[in-house]
Amino acid sequence: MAKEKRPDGEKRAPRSRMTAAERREQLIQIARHLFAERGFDATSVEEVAAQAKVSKPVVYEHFGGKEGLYAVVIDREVTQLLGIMRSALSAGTSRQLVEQAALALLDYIEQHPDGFRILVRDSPIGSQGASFQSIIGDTTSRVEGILVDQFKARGLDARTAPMYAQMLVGMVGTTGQWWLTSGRKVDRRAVAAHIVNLAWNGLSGLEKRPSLTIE
Amino acid sequence: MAKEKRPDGEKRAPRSRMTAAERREQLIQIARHLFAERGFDATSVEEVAAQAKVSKPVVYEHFGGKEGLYAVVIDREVTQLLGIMRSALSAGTSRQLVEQAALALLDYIEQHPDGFRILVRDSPIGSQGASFQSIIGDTTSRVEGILVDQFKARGLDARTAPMYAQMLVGMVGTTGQWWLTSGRKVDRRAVAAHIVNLAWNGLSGLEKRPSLTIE
DNA sequence: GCCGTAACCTACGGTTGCGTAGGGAAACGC
DNA sequence: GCGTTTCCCTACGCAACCGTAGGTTACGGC
Repeated sequence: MAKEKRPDGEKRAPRSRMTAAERREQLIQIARHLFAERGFDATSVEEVAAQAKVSKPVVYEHFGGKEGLYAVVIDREVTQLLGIMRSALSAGTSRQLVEQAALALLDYIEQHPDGFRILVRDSPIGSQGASFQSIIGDTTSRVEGILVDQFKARGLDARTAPMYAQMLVGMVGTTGQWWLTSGRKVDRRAVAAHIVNLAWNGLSGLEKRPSLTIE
Repeated sequence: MAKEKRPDGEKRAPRSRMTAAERREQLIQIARHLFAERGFDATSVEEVAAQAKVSKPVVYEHFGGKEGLYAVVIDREVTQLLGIMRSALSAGTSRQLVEQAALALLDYIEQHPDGFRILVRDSPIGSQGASFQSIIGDTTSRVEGILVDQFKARGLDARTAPMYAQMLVGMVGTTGQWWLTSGRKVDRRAVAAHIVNLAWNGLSGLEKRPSLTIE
């Protein structure tokens, strides 16, 4: 039986000899950063271990291997982003949904830049990358559902809804990527406002000073 | 001096022993296909050689190495797509420009699916992938220039033009990707029409039966 | 102060894949 | 035929990394 060591009251040694849970957490952080920067293939287990000032077998002890480590990192991010997007798309007028979704993604990007980079890169582990595709897929499905209702109510062809869902998700996603890459200089809400401006009004009807209606 | 062998009138042996130029071309085709499917890292020189029924040193003779081969493949695609996008964005009303750009990209995708996949994947060779980023960059700059003019004429803040350029390019690009991935079941012009519908009219003013004004 | 256990280490085997050395054989000119 | 060029091959060196075997050291309980 593994007795929980140092569960609460602690005396942290300056370095080394961490609890299993602590070490595990540290390795995940380091791995996330490296995977984000270099991608799956170009990241070596030894490098992760080195940055943790630890030797390779430690990593194997915790995660069974490189893929195990990667899987844990991915799983956390997928769960998070998926939850965020789901709740952003759960209620509101259609205009509000667009605003909420854009804001939610930008928020996630701001708080988890490494995670987002990994998800976007999405190195396929088996045959096809299931992680980001699954988020995109899930999110797109939700958007699709929303659009189908709207389309029906407005007399548009509901069969084309998937395509529009794809366009919206793609637009928001890549804009988020651009925003991240360009150093997040522009204000988050401003970016969201412009996204909504284009998505909602189109090029022909862009507002001069777009603003969000929520928050 | 290399005398041009078999420049025109030929007798093709059923297999092997090609001209240098022929072999080179064949290797490029094969490499493009493999790079598109597996990406840069996961593609081995030996595999390229094997598919050409040739041994590894032949590849090195022609391209100096894996990166050399990759560079040639990339360069061709970049040149092509860049030319296409440039001419699509060279003249017309702003509405026409959107239509032309969307159609042009979809056309390229249809005719060079492998090339597009590679460009999208864009495995960075040195530090940062310069190839696709350079196309995106170039295209986005052009779109940007067009938008700046439009924005000024319509009293919008020209400083936000880059952001809108990014959104448009991202939207068209990812929709193209989706279209490619989903087997290109929908008609090319129909996809373009819907892209334009969203980009031009926005969600609030979608047309019921969108159509293109050109070609 | 001793013992068990949890955390960690050094060292190695094995695979993969890049790039090269040096030689062989088909095609072409004469 | 016979040399020369051109195209192609087998065989190897070498480095990077994954994953594992087996031993070592700190820490906490008693």
